[in-house]
Amino acid sequence: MNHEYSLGAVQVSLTPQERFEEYLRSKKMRFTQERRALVDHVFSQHEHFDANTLLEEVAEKFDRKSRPSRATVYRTLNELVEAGLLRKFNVGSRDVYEHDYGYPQHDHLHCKKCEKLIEFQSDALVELRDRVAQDYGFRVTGHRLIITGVCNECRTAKRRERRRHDLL
Amino acid sequence: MNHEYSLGAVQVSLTPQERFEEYLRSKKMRFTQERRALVDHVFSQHEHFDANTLLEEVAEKFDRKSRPSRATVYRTLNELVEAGLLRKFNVGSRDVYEHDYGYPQHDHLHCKKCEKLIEFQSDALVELRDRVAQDYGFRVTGHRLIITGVCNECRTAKRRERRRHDLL
DNA sequence: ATAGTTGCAAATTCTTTGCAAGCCA
DNA sequence: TGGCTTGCAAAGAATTTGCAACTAT
Repeated sequence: MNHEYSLGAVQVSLTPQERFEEYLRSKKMRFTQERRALVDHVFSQHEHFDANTLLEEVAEKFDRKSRPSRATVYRTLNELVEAGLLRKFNVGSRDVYEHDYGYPQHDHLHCKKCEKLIEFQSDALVELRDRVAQDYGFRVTGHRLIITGVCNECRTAKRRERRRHDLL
Repeated sequence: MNHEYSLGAVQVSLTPQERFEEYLRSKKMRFTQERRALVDHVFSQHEHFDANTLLEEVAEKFDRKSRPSRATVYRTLNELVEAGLLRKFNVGSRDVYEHDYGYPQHDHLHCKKCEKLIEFQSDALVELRDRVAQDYGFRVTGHRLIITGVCNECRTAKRRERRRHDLL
């Protein structure tokens, strides 16, 4: 896991691979080559991704013989979520996955121009969430906040463009 | 609109029907019987709903002759979102719709036991959101927060059940 | 050996679309 | 009347599943 983690990491005692193996064992499932290849690949980069992106990456990375099939990719993604290694959420019309195991709780800013997801952390938000929940006698297990809008780069790009237009 | 609105209403000058008519006119589209029937129905109750629920309600409320088709229901839902009358969001695996026009900004608690959605309003959240966005030079257009967990009723139901079990 | 897995293709689920007939401005 | 809409059925997109052939343990 020598990749850029904008929010730092959470101390965990097992690697994702080990953690997945443990999870599989506890469900009497097997740690097959396909599953190993997929956890390895998924945790070799930190970007958010969707099923289709992963399918394409897998198609490129592995040759026809050793490549996990579409069905296996979908089945494994479900297990990784179930195992708590990945989180799945919905942005716009896409279902995207991100690392959960070994990565701190956070939320997202979603730019609707470039589709980029920016992560941020806010303790105040968690406090607010717990306060609201308490008011409603609600037992919290989690939350998801997505702030939508336009990111800094897209704003300045737009501004530059407007300026150029005005000059003509 | 004489239905229970837990968060009160926002002052608007047009009824949803009128607002939709205006929107349609601005796009050179027509206010047909089907569209009228659908806005009327959708704004006659305040519950969150999904496309399928609406389809079933429509099937029950109208007879075969005057009932908008599946295609028209989907097409109209998209227009209602586009027009700003409805908002669509994703909870778990469902896409649900809720009133937007004439209804204040709010967020949700989602009970994963009974699937209920509880609305709440928090100015502090909006402030927090804007502060975070500012830190990132992000221009906010909106947000969506869903707090997941177990609602009060389901918690007490569970507790009652546990107690009964302990007594046996 | 044998219970769990895989790949394939077919099946699902949900939503959109092409087109001929119908309806609104 | 002319153009926008509708309903129908077919097409799509995304994901799941049944099953016979494999493969971990």
